[in-house]
Amino acid sequence: MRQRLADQALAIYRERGLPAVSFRRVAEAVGISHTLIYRYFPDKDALLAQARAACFRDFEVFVRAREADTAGMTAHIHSVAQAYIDFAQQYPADYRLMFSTEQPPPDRYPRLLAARQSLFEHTVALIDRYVERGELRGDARLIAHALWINLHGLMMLHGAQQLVHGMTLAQLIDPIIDRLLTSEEREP
Amino acid sequence: MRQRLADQALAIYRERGLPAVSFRRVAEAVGISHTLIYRYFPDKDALLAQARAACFRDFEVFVRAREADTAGMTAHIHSVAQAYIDFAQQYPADYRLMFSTEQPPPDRYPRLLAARQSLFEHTVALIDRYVERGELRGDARLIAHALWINLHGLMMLHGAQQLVHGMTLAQLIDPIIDRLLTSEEREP
DNA sequence: GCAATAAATGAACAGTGTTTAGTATTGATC
DNA sequence: GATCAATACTAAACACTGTTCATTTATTGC
Repeated sequence: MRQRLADQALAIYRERGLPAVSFRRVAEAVGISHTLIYRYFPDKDALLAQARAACFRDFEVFVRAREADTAGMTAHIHSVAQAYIDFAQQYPADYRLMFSTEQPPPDRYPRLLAARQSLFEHTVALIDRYVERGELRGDARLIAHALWINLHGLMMLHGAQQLVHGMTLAQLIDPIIDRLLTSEEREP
Repeated sequence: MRQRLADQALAIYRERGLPAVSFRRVAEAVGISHTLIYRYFPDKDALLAQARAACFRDFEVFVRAREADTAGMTAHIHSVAQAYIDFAQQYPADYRLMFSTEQPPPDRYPRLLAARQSLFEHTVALIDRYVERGELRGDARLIAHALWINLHGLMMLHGAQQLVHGMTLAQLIDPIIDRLLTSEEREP
């Protein structure tokens, strides 16, 4: 039931934006009284946190399904980056919700924290594989950070319509990743 | 008067968060009736857009005041990056508001667009100076993009409390910038 | 002084998150 | 099967929101 409510909240958010996500609308769509939601969530923030967590889980499933881990390190990491970009473009509302700057401190919602962490740790693990094999130098966690930093920063500029014309997101991010993977020195 | 209203809205936002920014509260703080705001702004989004624009102007003043343009290219660009980080940490609310994912399409608010663009163009210009001098290879706009991408992505991960412990933001961003400035090939 | 215009207000509307009191409905025990 | 406690669920109400509109107050131009 918690999940049904969160799913419905996400559906409304996708179609009509954040202001339209109200307890009354969500409850009506699910077929219950709007005050009953308080049996499942302490407040609206908690409902949205659950929706966010669901987004992160979908995000991870999406990335895992698209990563090409049989064509070597470079192709592998590029495919993960491309999956990240594809998700953000295919599900812009989900992406906005996940990375909204107006959410309460995430440590109040362990499920959300866990879902996001799981996605990030997956990235760390896949990079660490190549570090352990000796194909990549540096700290896997730092490299994963750099990757996320660039991907999220790129999507933010893209969302703000501030990117130079005539270049695809892949054309912008690919050389950045290449630089990330080939530079010898990573620590100051 | 428009500015007074926007400033007051920002002040309330800083102290009490977005849900507390209501026409009634802003109007009371300024000393007018809440419906009078509609003489100056068509709706709440417009009021917030004006507040955002003010933030971007403050941001630019802040960065310009702190950039060290006499100590060579590397020091100069690092100082700009540090100013960016310092502003985001000193005025976290302003930063959240400026880069909120829940704002209406920015092209509806030319003043906001201009303020943000002015800040970005300043970054492009300062990089272009070194490109023209031959100290830096590549397209100034692309390099400025890469800089912003990294800075904003860093602050996002920082805000989400997802950064590795024991490292300052400068320790994370400095090597990234160094790589950005020293790599020979920037185009694919 | 007076009409016309602008500035400012108060009441009202539909909608919000949340609280509280109250009603069904279940499930276990006698 | 009847009784009772616990649970699921609801309706009413509260304080608040953005927005609209009719009305009043102030300020001009003559």
